[in-house]
Amino acid sequence: MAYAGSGSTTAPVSRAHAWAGTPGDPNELGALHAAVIDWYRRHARVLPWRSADRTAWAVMVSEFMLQQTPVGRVLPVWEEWLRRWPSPADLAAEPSGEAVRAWGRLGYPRRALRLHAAAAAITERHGGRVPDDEADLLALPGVGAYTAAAIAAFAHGRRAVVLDTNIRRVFSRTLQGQALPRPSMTVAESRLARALLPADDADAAEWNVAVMELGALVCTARAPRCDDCPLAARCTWLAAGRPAADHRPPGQTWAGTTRQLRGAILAVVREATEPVDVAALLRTTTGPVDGPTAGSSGKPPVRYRRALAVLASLGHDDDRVRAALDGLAADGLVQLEDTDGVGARGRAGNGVRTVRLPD
DNA sequence: AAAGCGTGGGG
DNA sequence: TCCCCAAGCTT
Repeated sequence: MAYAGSGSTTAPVSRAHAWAGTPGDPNELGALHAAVIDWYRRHARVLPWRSADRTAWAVMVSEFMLQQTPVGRVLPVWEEWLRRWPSPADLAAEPSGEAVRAWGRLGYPRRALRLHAAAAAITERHGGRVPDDEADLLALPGVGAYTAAAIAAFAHGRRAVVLDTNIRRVFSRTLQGQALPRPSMTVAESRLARALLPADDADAAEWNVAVMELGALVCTARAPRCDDCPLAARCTWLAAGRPAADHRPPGQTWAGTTRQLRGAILAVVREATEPVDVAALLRTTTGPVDGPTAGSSGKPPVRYRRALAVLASLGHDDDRVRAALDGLAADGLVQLEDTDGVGARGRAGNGVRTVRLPD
């Protein structure tokens, strides 16, 4: 049944568990639900993993890809994955290296590896069907509290406490008057989210996706569009004059880091059809390693050349490159091999000469 | 439990 | 330009 805003579909909030800003009045809680869900029904983006004929697997793939990666970049890769691997068993039947290659430049490629491993686990332990139980989901590689709840809710329509960065931010502002949630999630937040969750399965699922969408489109981190917000009238943060955050997110360094080096190495190896000579990675200033050519120009794509430039600046340090290769190999993202292809696999010893994606 | 892990677009 | 950040997970 669709949410009717009757108030009877909402969970009563125990006074003992009331959190600062939590609506203690069931009518107010119902009004909150109605405001957000009504907004969602009018403004939600049309996304393929929300279509009526989506599969649970399709939702699961989207959730993995959307971990720290914007929707716009996920869309084309998601389409390709689902076309190529319509079920978990289809993916599990391929080498993990194919998952890494098909992941393209979405970032955090270990997610591809974990999704591949999760597909194998689903094929083995769950008869090829994506579990609907949160505990079962949580046991899968790459599935944490958020992803387990999201799959249970969005793929299976279950009532689950979905708490991502968007939802945390909306609650933080609306209910607590804080510009941003704390860096790490608190038990209190989890309790709050549970208290706000509609009692009915379908209502809860729609509430979750609606609040998330509000956070993604309106209640954004940088420049929130409060003029367009259905919660503006009841937002504690807006009423307080939108005070600045009292803390600053850590902020990640990038230039010159191992991460950048790993990314550059992977960019080269991902595009290579043959094993890449490690020695070539160490002398990219003088000669580009084997790589893709863009169309008729005969020149490698810009992105690829950028990776080569990174290698040129960091790759002169043999020890660093080998350390990065070791890290990638330890993560299962690449395989290191002797030139003759025998022995030394997974070890960057003296005999190691080539690197490629795993079998 | 803080830190590591990619990438590219927007303010 | 540079900085921030985008549906987190793992160790």
